[in-house]
Amino acid sequence: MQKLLLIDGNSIMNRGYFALPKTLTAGNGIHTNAILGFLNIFFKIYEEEKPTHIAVAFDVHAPTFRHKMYEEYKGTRHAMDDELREQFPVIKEILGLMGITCIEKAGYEADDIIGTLSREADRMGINTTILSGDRDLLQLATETVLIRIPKTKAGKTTVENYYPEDVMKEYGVTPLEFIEMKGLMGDASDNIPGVQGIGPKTASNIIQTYHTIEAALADIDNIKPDKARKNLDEMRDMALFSRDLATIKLDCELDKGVSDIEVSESVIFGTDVYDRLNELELKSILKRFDISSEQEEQKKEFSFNISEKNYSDIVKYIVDNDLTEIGLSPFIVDGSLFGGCISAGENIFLTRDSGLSAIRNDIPENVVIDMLSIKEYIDVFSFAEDDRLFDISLGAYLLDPLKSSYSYDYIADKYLDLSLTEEKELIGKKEITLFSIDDNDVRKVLGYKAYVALNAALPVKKQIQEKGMEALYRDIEYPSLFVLASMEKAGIRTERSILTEYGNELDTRINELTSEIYSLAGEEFNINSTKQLGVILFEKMGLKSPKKTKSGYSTSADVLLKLKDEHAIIPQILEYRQLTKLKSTYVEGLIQTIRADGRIHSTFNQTVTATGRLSSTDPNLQNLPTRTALGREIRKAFVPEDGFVFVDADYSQIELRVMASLSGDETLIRAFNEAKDIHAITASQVFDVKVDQVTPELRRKAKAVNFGIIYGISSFGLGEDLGISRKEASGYIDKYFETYSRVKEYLDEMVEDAKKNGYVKTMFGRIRPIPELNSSNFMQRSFGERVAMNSPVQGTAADIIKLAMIKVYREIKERGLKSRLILQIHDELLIEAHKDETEEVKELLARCMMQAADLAVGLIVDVHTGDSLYEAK
DNA sequence: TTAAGCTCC
DNA sequence: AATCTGGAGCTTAAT
Repeated sequence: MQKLLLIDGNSIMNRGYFALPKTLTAGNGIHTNAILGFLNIFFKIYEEEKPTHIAVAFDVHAPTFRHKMYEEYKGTRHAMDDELREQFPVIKEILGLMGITCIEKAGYEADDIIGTLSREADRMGINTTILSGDRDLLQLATETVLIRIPKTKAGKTTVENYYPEDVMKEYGVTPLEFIEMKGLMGDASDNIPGVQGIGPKTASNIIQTYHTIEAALADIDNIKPDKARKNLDEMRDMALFSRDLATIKLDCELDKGVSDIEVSESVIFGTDVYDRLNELELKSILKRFDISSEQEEQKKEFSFNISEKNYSDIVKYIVDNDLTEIGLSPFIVDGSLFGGCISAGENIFLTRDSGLSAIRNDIPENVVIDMLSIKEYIDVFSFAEDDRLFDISLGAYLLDPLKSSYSYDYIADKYLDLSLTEEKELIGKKEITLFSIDDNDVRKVLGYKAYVALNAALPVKKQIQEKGMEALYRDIEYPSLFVLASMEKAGIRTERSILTEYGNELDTRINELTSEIYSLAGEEFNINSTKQLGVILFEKMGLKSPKKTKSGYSTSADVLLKLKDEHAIIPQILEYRQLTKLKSTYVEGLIQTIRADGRIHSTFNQTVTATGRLSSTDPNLQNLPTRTALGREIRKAFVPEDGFVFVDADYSQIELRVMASLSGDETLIRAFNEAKDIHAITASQVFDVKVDQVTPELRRKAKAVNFGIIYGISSFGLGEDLGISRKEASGYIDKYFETYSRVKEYLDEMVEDAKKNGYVKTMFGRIRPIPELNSSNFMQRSFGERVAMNSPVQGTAADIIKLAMIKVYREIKERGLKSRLILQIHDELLIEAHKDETEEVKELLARCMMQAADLAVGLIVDVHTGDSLYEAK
């Protein structure tokens, strides 16, 4: 079947030009971003539709004369960038090579050419797809003409499709009425003036009622609102003229017709096209060509012999050969060790002797043991901090913290260029047990692990040194591992009865809410289902949905909050959400994780975050509710052991203090050194009032700005946050940067650095790569810039608290105290302190935290004690 | 498994 | 032309 594709060349090139970075150039310096953008969307649509006929229409940029009134507005059209203009001849050349017709004609716009061809195709019984970034073309939609408009959303290109019914759905008017609407509302980007004071909403209302401008004018006295009526009445000619401007011609005289623009797949994907794209270095497009000459590089296959040996003979071998380094891969089942593989020089030995657990004592002290994820094995090997160990996973994390796992496969691939058939593929679901060790495939996997542990250690250590992260590894990351292991082992006592009792109270209220919501909605539905809830709220109950998600209406809390006065059901839903969250995540979730010792032992992950922070899982104890009174109740279930008390300490504004210090901004530093309330003093400086004149409202705004600055916020985001206009928010940010000008410079420097190096660093040398800065996607790149501003601050704060934890841990150990560190929540540490040691621990904890780092501003710590987590904050 | 929503710093 | 606050984890519904 024949099928026509018509492309609005200017609009698609334009879109590519703005969406992709200008840094995209071919070797000879010519910009290629618009070309790349054009071709990407072209091939996407081509693959989807497989059109038999294609034409690309371009505007002619010579002066065009359409109407004398037009001349008056033409002046506002801005000149095209040179970097974009130079790409037009090239794309036309490429299209020529592809055998695709480009059409441009003086006196006609691309729209007119497209309109004309689409109608010709219709007469020929051929279906048409029109590809454009411009909504003007929606007027061309018919049952046989589909308008497709590419959109970039969340970094992904999606295409919106419009048949007449879709236009109707979105604008409430038919495609032809869409022209009438344009006549009223105008279109700034197309220099169509329209009628002042009539926007999309009013225009849509009027046209939905009258269908044409003439009909509206005939009943002018009944047009609402007043302003629209008055302006429309005074600007009748302008409305009609604007409509003419907006009307796409369907009767252009063209040199070519539909039958002249047939294409051939083999020409589109021809070798000369390939060669030209190759010259332009548009590699990503070449992948679509079968011609691709690149060969998959082959990884070395790994094979070796593994021998089983008595544990004592392995130890003897290490000693006799004066080895200084071995790789160790333990076999653990149900938490206990039953053997392991050791790579010793060229050899790999397997032993099933659990005596291996004493290996640190059995081999000479100077022999370094290389392992992955040491924290998981501390107990079975009774490792101590000063044992000679090297943790390859931690090293690999420091070198590239963005990876999702630091497993053997990842390490082997990255540091040894070695790829064993994936573990899963090789041994499938076979468990590594005492018995399965005799299976050859299992042995191969085990040997491979020990091999990787030994052989990856060298390159990892070397790279850590090269990147200046030796001290970071030695003084922060490695010691942290032992602190975390001890925290995990200690756990936190949790009273099941308090949780269940609390859960019952929640249930009572949840049941009430459920029936109230059903009754307000007039039917029963699953309140937890956003999809069902969306239908109920926005279709059945007719509330206006202010925001949409990919798959429907947004029902998030911030959306519902805006609607809370619209209907009584909204506050009920919000409360329902809060309560069910508490019940399922915090009551039921936590109860399941209480171990036989009555304590919850969370896992503190050290290689998860991009910035160096810790994370907590199974369960996450770093997000226990604290904001609302009801949620905070959960914390009553966390209590110290009998005879103990909680001592909790948190840093005051650590990230802002870090930013003050890193930027060296004297005003901000002085603010911290002089004032207790940084948000108030910021308000006073930014809004230019005396400190004692700062209203709670001003303080709130300053606080939002303070946080926003750290996160790399935009005026839009801040405006949203504070419920003010973008312009106003932008004013606050400007004032902030005027007040703290070094902060502005510092943040700019970080973005510059990141662009230059591809990463940013914390005060202690921790690296955060930012690959997004090279993305072809605007949104991704903007994200990269925000990350560049935030990561050094967040990461330095993370480094500091790790240093504090290490100090605290060591000092408790040195003094032989019974107290122990049990939780870290980013800027907060919790110690379960023996009652006899309370005062000592309070002093110790505060001091270690304050002295963890030497900043240009003091580190302030607030200490609390209590008989539950609830009381200790 | 993913998306949406909520919890925390 | 399109977007708009950094870093996490857990639960539910829907696919």
